[in-house]
Amino acid sequence: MSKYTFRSIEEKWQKYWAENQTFAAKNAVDQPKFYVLDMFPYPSGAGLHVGHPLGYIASDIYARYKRHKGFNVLHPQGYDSFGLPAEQYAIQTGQHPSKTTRDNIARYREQLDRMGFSFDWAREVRTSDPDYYRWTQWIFIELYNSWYDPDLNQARPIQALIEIFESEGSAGLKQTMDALESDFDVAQWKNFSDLEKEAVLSHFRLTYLAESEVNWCPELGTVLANDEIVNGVSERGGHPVVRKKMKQWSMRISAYAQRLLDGLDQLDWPEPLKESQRHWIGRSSGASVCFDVAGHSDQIEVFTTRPDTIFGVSFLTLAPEHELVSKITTSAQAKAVEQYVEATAQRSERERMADVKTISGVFTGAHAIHPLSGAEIPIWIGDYVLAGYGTGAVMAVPCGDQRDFDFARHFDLPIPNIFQNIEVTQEAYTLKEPCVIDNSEFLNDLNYAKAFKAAIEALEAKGYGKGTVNFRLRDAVFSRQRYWGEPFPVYYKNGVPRMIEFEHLPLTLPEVSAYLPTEDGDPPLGRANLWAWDTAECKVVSLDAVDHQSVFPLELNTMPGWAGSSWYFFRYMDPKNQDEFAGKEALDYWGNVDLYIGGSEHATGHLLYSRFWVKFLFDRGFISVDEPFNKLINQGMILGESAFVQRSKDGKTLVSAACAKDKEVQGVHCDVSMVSVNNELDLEAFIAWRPEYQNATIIKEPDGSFKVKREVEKMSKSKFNVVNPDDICDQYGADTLRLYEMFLGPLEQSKPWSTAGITGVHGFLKKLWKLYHTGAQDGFLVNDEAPSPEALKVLHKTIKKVNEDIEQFSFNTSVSTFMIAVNELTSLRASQRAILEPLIVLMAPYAPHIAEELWSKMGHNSSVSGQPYPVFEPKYLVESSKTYPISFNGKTRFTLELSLELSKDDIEAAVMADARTQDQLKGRMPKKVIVVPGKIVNIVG
RNA sequence: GCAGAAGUGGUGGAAUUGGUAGACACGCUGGACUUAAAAUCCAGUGGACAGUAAUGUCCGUACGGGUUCAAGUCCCGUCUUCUGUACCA
Repeated sequence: MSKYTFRSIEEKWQKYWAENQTFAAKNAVDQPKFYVLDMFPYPSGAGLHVGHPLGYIASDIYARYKRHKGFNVLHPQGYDSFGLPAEQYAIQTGQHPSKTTRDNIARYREQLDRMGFSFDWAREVRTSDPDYYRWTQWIFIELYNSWYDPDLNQARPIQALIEIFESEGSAGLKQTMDALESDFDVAQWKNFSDLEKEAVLSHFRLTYLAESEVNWCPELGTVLANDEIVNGVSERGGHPVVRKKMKQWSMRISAYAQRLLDGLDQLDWPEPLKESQRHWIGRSSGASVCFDVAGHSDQIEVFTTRPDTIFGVSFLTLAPEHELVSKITTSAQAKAVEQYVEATAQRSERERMADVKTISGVFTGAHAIHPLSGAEIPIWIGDYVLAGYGTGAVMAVPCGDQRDFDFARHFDLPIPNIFQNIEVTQEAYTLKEPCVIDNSEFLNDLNYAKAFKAAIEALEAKGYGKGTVNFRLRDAVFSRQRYWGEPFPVYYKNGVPRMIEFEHLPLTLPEVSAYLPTEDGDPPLGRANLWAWDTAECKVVSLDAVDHQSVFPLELNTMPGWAGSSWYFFRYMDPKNQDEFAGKEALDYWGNVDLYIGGSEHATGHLLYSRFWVKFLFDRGFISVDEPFNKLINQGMILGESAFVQRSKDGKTLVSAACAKDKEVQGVHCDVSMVSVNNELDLEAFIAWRPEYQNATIIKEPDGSFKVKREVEKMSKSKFNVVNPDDICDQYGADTLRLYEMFLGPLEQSKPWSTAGITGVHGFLKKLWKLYHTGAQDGFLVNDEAPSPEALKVLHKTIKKVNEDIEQFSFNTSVSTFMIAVNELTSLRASQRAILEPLIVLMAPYAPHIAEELWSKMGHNSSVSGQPYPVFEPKYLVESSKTYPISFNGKTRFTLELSLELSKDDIEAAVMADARTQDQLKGRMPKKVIVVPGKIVNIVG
């Protein structure tokens, strides 16, 4: 009997696929397209562990399935090879990031190839490749040369805005939050200097240079975007983050807030993911209200979602960073205010968040005038007001907002009640309904909705406010004080940023003497010998040449990691194009990604930025789709099962897990490779690895074994619980790995990796192999006889189920379906071509190597890939009769064999005619007979 | 605090979307083959009770109620666990 030699089979077919370009996608053919994409990996130094391929296997199954279904499938892969970790790794190992990145990619590729993925490698992209980032730089320039027209609700060339200024000035423009300080007319515009004009335009450009409060991470030596900060510390490394004012490039994603929100409704994405984007965009409607400051010409603008409570305002609170703080503070309060502002500035974001319960603040001494009642109300400063949200100032309504209430209580400020019949002495009443307004002049006796409207109308009439919509979404900081990223195609002429003409791109990364940024944020590119732009020669020259008339300094920052990943899915469509980021024909043919698989951790980063860039490229007519990813699936994370050796506190005793119950012990990570499936530790190996336990006392189980404690954690090198897919491929083969990862459970669910059940899946493949070799000595026995009805039934049952499973992405159940099919066909001794050939095609997406081998043994000399998917024929499943359970009052009494051809009434009649029914009824008349055809008959007596 | 998802044997997980709960696999038990082990194959495996047995009856999908001839599935309440998010005015 021929043996299932998976190693040679897998090697053979991987080679075959590579040589024959089996999975090359064709551009613009007369065939329906399907684009299946994985979130491309970050080639880290650690290589892949078994968790990484989960999504790749799922997408590969789907891609292969779609090929069988007659689609022209684009299923590419590449590398997100710019960014912080690659650089950190380079700093640690003292090598050039381009070298470590290349090495890491080579390792990744080797691992990926072993798993038999059907990627079209001819289309590979790398974000750190100059041929690629040339186009990232191009998009940056296009963004710079565009503005968002709120009238047309789309991005347009900046030239159109300049023409408006030249012909009618600024007065006619609808403004957003980032308004101009004052309007200007045509004559004024013409008199502006270049610097002044640029200052005006920078309020409109979709990427702009601005002095802004940023999240500065001293440890990493760079600024971070909001989505790169988790719980007040950096996502990478967990370092503290402080706020700092710096001149930075920003992306005006806020211009797209409403469209990014609206677009979500059309997408087939998991609801939790959409929710988290909605929350991140954070639309809230309310009113902006202006308060005059007594004795000053300045106004304080606040945003509120509760204009209906405007008569409940008893003070204003400004964020400590608010620009008017120093201006309006009275001399008597100056010292206290200064101290308070200083103290808050020194606290890191994390401290501020950790300590939300402590109420702090200080009085400015100034007063504001209530726009409707005319009352004087004190202006306070408090750090519960965030500079980054709304206007950085709030109108405090202590009776209607708990934070305002707490602040008022703490500083003994008045808490006027404006709600009828509601007690607000203990806590604020924060509900909108049910409540009726009181003590509020013309708002009295109105409910929330009516008062909301009336208050806004009154404010608008007086010119002190208007109804507005506020978004939480901030513009994204786009500069990083880092080396390993895309250089900005920007030089500075008299302090004004200028774009390098496109034909001179890419602007490639220069060599530098050290990659590490300085702690106060001087970027590594400042160390480059050659980093100035010669506008005459159109090339990079030495900074020493800056005196020369045509030479100007280049931007020293680089772009963030998400720059390259925001558009890579388009480059796969036409990766070699030198004239465009992708050709129009390719873009129109492939459209957008039909199926995108990746982790949910990118909800507010990559997945939001990509949508922003795609909408921009759409507005400017470069592409014809305005959303990048139609359907998205978040694969769950595969967790590691860490192993802990229990030891006494002093480290002198090692205790086996089951004996450690009532002893005081602590767990020490040990490498999972030293632990067997039943949790038994290879003590010798452990002590060789950790010699400090050489002389430790060892307490074993009564049976002499030493057991470890297991715990589920994230898979990571530092937890010694990493399982390498290479090892699984060596031991069981890639097909087993693929099937097993799918078999583990639903794709979207997180689950721990356990090798325990893998033998079941491996055994199944052996059985499958055997099925095709029945009877013959060494050979393959497949005959051309007519298949039995039973075998046909098994086949078509399987076709139907597997088809349904794939379409619903429940790959785990189709693996079970295959197991059942093979078991049944084995016991039927089915060896007919008409059964076994379709079965191969059915299995090919899941276990492609063994499928190819069996397919070729069938006598075919082409790949099984793309062979027509077997068609389900219902006639093979039709049974001549079915056994119905007959139940009385819901309890099954007996079963009855009935023909399927019978109608509902016929079944009922047949049941009633049966002697056993009559016996059960004992002469009574049934109240009701319920018949569900094909399922059940219930008689209610 | 808010939002979302989930809770089924010893374990991972099925259940045609309201129709015979526990498919399939792991593990475990017993058996076959073997000097032995591994591998392989066969049988059993939710619980309780009755029976020599085939089998039968009852209880069972976190907990408490409800709708229905019929509920793991739908509705109400409670508890628990994950996963986001958090002074958002």
